[in-house]
Amino acid sequence: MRSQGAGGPAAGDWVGSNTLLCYTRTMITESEMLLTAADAPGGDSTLFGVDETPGIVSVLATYAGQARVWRRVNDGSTQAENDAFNPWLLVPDLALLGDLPVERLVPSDRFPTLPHGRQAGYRELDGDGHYKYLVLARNFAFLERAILRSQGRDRLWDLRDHVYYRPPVEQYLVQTGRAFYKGMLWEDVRRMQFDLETTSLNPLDGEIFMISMRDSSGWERVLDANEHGGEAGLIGEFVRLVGERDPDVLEGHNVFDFDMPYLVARSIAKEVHLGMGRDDDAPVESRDALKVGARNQSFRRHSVAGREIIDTLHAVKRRDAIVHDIRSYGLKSAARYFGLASAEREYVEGPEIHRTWLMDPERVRRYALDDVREVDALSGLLMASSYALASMVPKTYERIATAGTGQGLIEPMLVRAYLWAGRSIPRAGAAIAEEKYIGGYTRMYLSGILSNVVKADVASLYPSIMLAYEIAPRTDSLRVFPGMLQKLTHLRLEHKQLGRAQLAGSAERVYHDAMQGAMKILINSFYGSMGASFALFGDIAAATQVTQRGQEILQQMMRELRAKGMRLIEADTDGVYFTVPEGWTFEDELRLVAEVGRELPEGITIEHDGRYARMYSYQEKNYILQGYDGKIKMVGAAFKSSRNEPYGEQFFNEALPKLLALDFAGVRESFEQRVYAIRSKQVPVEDLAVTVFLSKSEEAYRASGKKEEQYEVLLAANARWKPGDRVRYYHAAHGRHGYKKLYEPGATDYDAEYYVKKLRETYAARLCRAVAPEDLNSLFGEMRGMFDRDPSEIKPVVVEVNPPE
DNA sequence: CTCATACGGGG
DNA sequence: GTGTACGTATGAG
Repeated sequence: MRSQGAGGPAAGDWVGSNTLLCYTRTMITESEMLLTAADAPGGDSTLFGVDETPGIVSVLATYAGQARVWRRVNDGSTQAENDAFNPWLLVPDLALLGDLPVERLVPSDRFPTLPHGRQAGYRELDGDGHYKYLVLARNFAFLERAILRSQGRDRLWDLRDHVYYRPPVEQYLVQTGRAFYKGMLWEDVRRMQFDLETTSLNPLDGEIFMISMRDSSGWERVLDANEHGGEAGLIGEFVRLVGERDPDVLEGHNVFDFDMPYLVARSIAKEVHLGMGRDDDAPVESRDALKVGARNQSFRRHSVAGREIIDTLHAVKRRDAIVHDIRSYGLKSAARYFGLASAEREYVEGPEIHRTWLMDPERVRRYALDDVREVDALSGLLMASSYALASMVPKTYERIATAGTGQGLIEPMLVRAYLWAGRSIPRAGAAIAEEKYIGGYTRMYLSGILSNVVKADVASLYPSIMLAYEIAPRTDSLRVFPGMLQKLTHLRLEHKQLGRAQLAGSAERVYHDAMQGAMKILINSFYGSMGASFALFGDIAAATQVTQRGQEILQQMMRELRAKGMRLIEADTDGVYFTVPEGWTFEDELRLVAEVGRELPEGITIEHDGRYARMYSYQEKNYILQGYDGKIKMVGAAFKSSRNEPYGEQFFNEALPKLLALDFAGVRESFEQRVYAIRSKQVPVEDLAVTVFLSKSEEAYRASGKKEEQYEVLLAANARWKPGDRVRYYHAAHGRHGYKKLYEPGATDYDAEYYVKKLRETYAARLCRAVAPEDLNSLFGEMRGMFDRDPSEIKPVVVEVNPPE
């Protein structure tokens, strides 16, 4: 472990691990206090918290004010320390506490603490924010009970405009000013990847027969049930190795929805203690929400004491919310997408894994090991910025990995800064005006196939506007918002430079890259925290001011581009795709972008963000790009059907390069070949069948009185099932309409016409914007009529779908 | 046409 | 956050 930054107080600087942290710093004046919180020169306490205790790798805290902190210490071991803190909450009025005796606490420059022997106390906060009182107690339950009793309510949630509080771990981190991973490089964090191989997807009728494990030190192991006296011994050995390798982080792909629940279910069935935690405790399940872009997905989190659990599936989904071109979130396809799959990677189809193990266990061992290696690689690529965020935001690493940006990251940091400055905090929605919220500007101008395409965008559009025009929530009385934004922008540049000076792949380079990535995330999060009506520092008017400026800047950029003869294809919030004249070089494009940039307001910079040989513009936010290296990128949901039968995807892969090369005869040929392959039954039924999840039991389904395809298929086949099973079936030919039939390997009685129709109407139809409607029949028609052009003579069309204003 | 329902990912 | 998403596909009526 290396130490970064100047030596602040280390663990030894505070006394008593069972009392509250008592620093021996001298008092400073009120004005210096504001400086400390909002503008600390060099100290950056608003970004990192005031406490620099190094090596924290996990924290557990309870509403009863007990914290358990796991720290990496100098000899490389990990120590658990018990700590006590005072759970706290914020209220606008002490009357909410009813008859609970609370004592006024002496003001100090630190987060207040309860004097010895007191049950509850408060500190009055400065300024005219809504939450004027910070109330502390030995036990959160004292406060909760007193408030609910005086207000006649059942849940604190019902009083959310009157009581503000955070989960216990965050209360602890805010109160102590601590954060994770101080002084630790990414490589100092011990990450363990694991993956189960099971006989079925459902732990009720399946077993674990293999577990692959590896950790960030390069250690690797594959456990086989046969070598450990069966499943119980296998799980036992897994648990033993987790304890022995003692990782800080457990990682897996879809761990929360597969590996963890499966392990829990099997360990219960086999009566094995699943002591995966650092206190030998079993995983605990809770409901949580994964933030993906602006949306929430609910999931069942599993947690163990002393270790963080990370799901790389979540990380991949969150990345796709930014890039929109990840075809599938599965481990194998994500690894290929990011270029992380090795050439020697072993592949085994899911349903084949168990059978393969029986005949060729070595192959499954290789496969399982490749899985955890890919999880490690994905984590290295996608999680390092969250690790760096964890050293700034008062939250656990595993929660940062699923948190949103505004309320998830910025709000806890602002609350920490305000409370440490003794400042009152606004209420959610305090600055929400009646006016309508305006979003970013999006418009598609041209559809069809275009050549010589360039994407230019404004670098950090919204944060640049906030800095250039000094826009912040009006409720931010401490001006922490612009202060943090400025500091982050500055520090990010510094980390970028420091990183570039390091050897590629070195631990220091990874560290600086992670820091700059984390800072980029924070910088881009400030806008979001203003735009949310339910965020403490939300200010719709300020957010609207930002987007309005953003629209103006984008419009100005587009005017300049058009004035220079460029054709606009599509604009989205902070960037625009356009065509440049045939024969232009990269340098010509850079020059153009620089020229346009000079016309834009001070503080706004535009960047060349990509160049493409061809673009097929289909719908707003849905397009296909082909690089000068021939590589194809499909962006948007329109090219990603949820029931992607393999044959449709294969058609896309074959026909799209031809389409972009304007080889319409080739497109026709691909289509005809695929139609022929379907009709002559050369397409294997695996490529046509769908697999459907069964959630209802046979009784529940019969009782529902409704008809659902997947259950009807099973009933017709006289098959039994349980909730959690999957059924695979296809559309079989029978009379005029055909019917759904249970999948059998090698079946050829599928309804060819059904699949031909689908190929035409759901896959081929996505290519329609490339040609005139009257040419569609010669591309994908059943037979060419006498008026239809020969496909080789089709001319591509570009349609102006919106006039540029 | 509209309405209802299910998918994603893991073996 | 107790905000079970979202956009898409399919079949029934």
